[in-house]
Amino acid sequence: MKLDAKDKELLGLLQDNSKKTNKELSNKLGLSVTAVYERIRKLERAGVISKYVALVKPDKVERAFTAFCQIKLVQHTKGNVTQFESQVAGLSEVLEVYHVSGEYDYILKVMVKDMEAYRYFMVNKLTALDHIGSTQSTFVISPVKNTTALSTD
Amino acid sequence: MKLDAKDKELLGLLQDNSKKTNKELSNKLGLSVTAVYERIRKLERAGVISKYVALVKPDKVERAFTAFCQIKLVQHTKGNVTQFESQVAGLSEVLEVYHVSGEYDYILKVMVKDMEAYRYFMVNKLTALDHIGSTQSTFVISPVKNTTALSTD
DNA sequence: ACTTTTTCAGAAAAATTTACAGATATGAAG
DNA sequence: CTTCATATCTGTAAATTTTTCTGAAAAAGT
Repeated sequence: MKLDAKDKELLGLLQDNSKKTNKELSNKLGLSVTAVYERIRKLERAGVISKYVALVKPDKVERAFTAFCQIKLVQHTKGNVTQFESQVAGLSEVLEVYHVSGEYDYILKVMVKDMEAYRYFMVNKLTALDHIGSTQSTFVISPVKNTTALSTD
Repeated sequence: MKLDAKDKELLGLLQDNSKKTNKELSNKLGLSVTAVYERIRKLERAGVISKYVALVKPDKVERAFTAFCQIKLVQHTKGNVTQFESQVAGLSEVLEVYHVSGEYDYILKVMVKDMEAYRYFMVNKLTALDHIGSTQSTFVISPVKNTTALSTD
């Protein structure tokens, strides 16, 4: 799908606040309400907009502690990889999992209540998984920037 | 603010799809439409829900290439830190920035079109910033899991 | 220049959100 | 255990928004 300037502006606005009404959007874009409506529908149908979500403040739900956990597998058979990925994706503390290049095989973004909860997570959840070789944890001292909005330039 | 079981269920539903109507939510929760409405308002006012956003598929806007970039500063004066954080937060390719423990000072999540665009970003944007000592890049081979939803257990 | 297709605007209908009034539950204090 | 105060709930009605519909304007292709 080809995006014109209005589509991109619309995506920028909706990535920042998806609760804006079509009327508000129509004012900012200089289009009618219906034109905005149709464009949004098209972006949704084309899969450009994948979903709409509410974002929750981590400290309000006891998830203010963030760590990045790098993992090496013992052996990279197809079965091992598939099984590990499926298991780790099932852990609610793990928000993001990436198979990566470099010394380690995976990077995980983990959010829990505090360091004690992280220790518990490592001991009882993560290292309980199969095929894990070694791990290395990096702790977030302070989040500087955290956005879900992709630039559309 | 104290969250009861219904609040937590509501947060789970809205973190998965914020476009659900209050009527749909009221069915799932076994509450009236107004009760759902009031609970959501309260969660918003208390700051538990920070914002509502549209999520965009990276490959649809030429941002399918993800890298983690670790950075060391040359010297950690307060001025340097503040200036670097402000500058790096201003880069649209950089979705997340964390001040972290360990060998490196910062971890960045960077999303661009491809490796060529990443090279361009590193040479012309990132290393153009002040106070950067060394960097190390880790490339995402495949994203395994990526959610914005925090567990409310 | 003509046709086809896409995009747009405005009005009307449908659905949803929001405000309101009163009932029910919950918790603290006597 | 009762009473008061506070919270939360339900159902209705009003306000707002979304969605549909019709036709005009613009854009693209032949």
